[in-house]
Amino acid sequence: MTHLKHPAMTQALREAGYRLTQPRLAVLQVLQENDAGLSPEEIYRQGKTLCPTLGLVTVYRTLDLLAELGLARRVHSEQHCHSYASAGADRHYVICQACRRVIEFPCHGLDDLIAEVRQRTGYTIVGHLLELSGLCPDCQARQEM
Amino acid sequence: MTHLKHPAMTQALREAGYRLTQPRLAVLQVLQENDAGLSPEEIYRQGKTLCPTLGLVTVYRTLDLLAELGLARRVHSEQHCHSYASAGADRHYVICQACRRVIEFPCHGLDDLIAEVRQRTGYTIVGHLLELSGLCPDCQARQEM
DNA sequence: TTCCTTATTGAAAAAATATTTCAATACGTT
DNA sequence: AACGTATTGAAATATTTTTTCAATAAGGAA
Repeated sequence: MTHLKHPAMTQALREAGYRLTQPRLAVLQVLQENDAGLSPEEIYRQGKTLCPTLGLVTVYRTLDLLAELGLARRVHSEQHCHSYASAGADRHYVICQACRRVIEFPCHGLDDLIAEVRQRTGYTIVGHLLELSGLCPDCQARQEM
Repeated sequence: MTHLKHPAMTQALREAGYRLTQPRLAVLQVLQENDAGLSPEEIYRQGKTLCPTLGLVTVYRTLDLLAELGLARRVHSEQHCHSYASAGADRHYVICQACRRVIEFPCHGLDDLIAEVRQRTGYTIVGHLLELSGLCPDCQARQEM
């Protein structure tokens, strides 16, 4: 763990009164280095290269903590339910109901909707996940046979 | 299981070459009677009142099958990862990162975006899940203290 | 209807995933 | 450098999901 690329995050941890430990730094760094949502298991595996003593239990605990502080957020990928991503990592994808193929798409046009929700509910919105589901071209063709 | 309220679904099962069994009918009916996403466990519990011999294993298998046929879809509720809902049940909610409180909101303005995605990807879109995450008013206030 | 074939089922066992407990450790303050 | 305490990892436990397999029941044929 030579270079910290997340000074803002580490500071937020400190300011909330938590200690800045090697395991926590490792988890933070792994999240930062990955765009996609990662399962606790994957984070554990990658994290061990940064902090060899890291335990899976600590990964679970740290993810809970980071999510509570808004530094990470839970992402519901199709394979792994308890996946996490660095905060602010929005995701938009279509998943085929039949073959599970996933395609990401650029997302615009959500801003108005988000503004409206903020107004109606009073929530501050910091991230989103938009999962569309349907049938991919291949499976459409297959169904018509 | 006196009244079948899902003739279209049962027919789709038959047409795909699957048998129309009591356990499958029970799962279908439970899904139809509930708007929210249900965990396999809950479906199992409710399904037993319709088909007393129903087993949890069969619930898992049936959900897989229905999802593959597009008759049900997986819904990623925060508490239960493997939740399922009747097909076409869209969901829109904001979840507070700190206290996990969930509020649903009516969703409009997604149609344009969906049309664009259909055009770009060729996918037929039949449902969606939009999860916004942020901080609820209470937790915002608490953080400012 | 009754018989037959075979997909489907439920129970048990196994595997995978998540949580709790607790003594040992390491963070940050003094 | 030494101390108090939050944090850790390992083991044990609990929960959730998948696999295996003999018994059952769905649906076509007679």
